[in-house]
Amino acid sequence: MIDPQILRSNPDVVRASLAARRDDESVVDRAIAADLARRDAIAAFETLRAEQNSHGKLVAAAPKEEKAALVAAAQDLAERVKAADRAATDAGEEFTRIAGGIGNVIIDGVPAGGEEDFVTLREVGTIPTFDFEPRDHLELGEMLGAIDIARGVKVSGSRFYFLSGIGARLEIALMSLALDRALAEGFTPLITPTLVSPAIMQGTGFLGAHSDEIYYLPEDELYLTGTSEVALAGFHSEEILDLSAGPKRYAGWSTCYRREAGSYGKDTRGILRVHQFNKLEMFSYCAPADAEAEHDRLVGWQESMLQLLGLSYRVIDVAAGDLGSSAARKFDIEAWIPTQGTYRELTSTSNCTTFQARRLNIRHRPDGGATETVATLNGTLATTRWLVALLETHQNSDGSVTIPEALRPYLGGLAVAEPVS
RNA sequence: GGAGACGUCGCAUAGUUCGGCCUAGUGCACCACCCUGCUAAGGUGGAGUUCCUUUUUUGGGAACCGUGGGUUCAAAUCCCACCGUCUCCGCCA
Repeated sequence: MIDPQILRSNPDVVRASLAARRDDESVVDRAIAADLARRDAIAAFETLRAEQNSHGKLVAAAPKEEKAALVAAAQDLAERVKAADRAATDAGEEFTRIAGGIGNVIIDGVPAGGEEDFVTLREVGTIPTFDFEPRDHLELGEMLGAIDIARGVKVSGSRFYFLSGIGARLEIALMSLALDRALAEGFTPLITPTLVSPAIMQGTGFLGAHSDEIYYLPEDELYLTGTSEVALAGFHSEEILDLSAGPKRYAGWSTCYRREAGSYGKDTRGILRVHQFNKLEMFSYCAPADAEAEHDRLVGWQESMLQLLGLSYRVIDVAAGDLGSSAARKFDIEAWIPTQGTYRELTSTSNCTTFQARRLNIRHRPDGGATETVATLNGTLATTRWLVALLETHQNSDGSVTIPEALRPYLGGLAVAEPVS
């Protein structure tokens, strides 16, 4: 939810943000009108209510013989109070409906435009070259006995898979490495619920334009989360946090579920785009003034993971139109995938400023003063998809894969994963 | 799944019988000040959240007693539904 204060005091900033997102700017005027109507309705109700309250005291104090007359006089007032209350509630809902459609105000410097309009901030690492024809991750995965698509499809349908043997071990190693890195930075680890209530799903902003991406269990009124961000954001909902010691950081370990609706025919080979995967997610609650610096810190930790794994990557500043409604800025890190000859997204880190926390009602109390909505940020530290880049980047001509040093301690010292005959 | 009890301003509790004297009392913890060599104790005062408002400052008003409805001139209090917690039983392990 956008800050109504910004809407009132600085509508042009909101308009510029909407323009950069290629969204309809006219919603700003409608939201401002709805905000005015809402405040008028509240004021009207409160005046009547105050009148009713003081009248109620008269009735209570009046001698018996006068009560009947006073009660009769109050009946009309009660009727008007009820109507005004309803009007105020309706006006409030109308404002929420309109303002709720406005995406977060982007941060200065975010490129305008759509998916193709990102800006590359930096490219890091040497793009790997091979003196043989490199195999793609699925071919390697099958040679190593690491990935079994056929049986995944047999059991659950398309875009499902088994990780087996070294594949399963690699994923656990990757997640464990990420967790240890997070712990070293002071993150609190959380294993999160992956089924959440509609209120939390709504609050985190996932029931908007992309709600068809989400699995829903109508019998139980629960959503399967596509990322632990949902549970991590809900973790402190309706709370006032103590941020005097700095940001509160959590590392959420969970399985993630995505319907991948509308991506038929896209990335159908291998495990690049699947319905279920595991992810270690960083989540940070911090003071709004610290949010941009925290965003850079999250990217830094992501980059250090990719460097440890010997992957070549680029960091991009995602364009406004591709941000999603909650994010004010988003950096993606894309790793080089040799057989595709291109970079593919491995991480995404968003600064949601106060947008998400306002809906979830998460605040803190700077310097013991008035409460202030916190900023929330999230970012990937490891996912199943990383195996794609890992296998392809470190493959050898015989189909074996060299394990990056950083992962070896988690694999009993294994240096090379060999094909199974 | 069945039966029962409960949900109050950070924590603990009073208030619900019988609606109005509840702008929710008390204790603990908290903050400021006072007092007494120090500490402990004691005294005085303060303190919740959200919203509205032409409050310059000191303001004014409204809402919030798990959530949402209802009855009523008036609801923490009465009625209904839902959510949650606890106890017992059943079921599963």
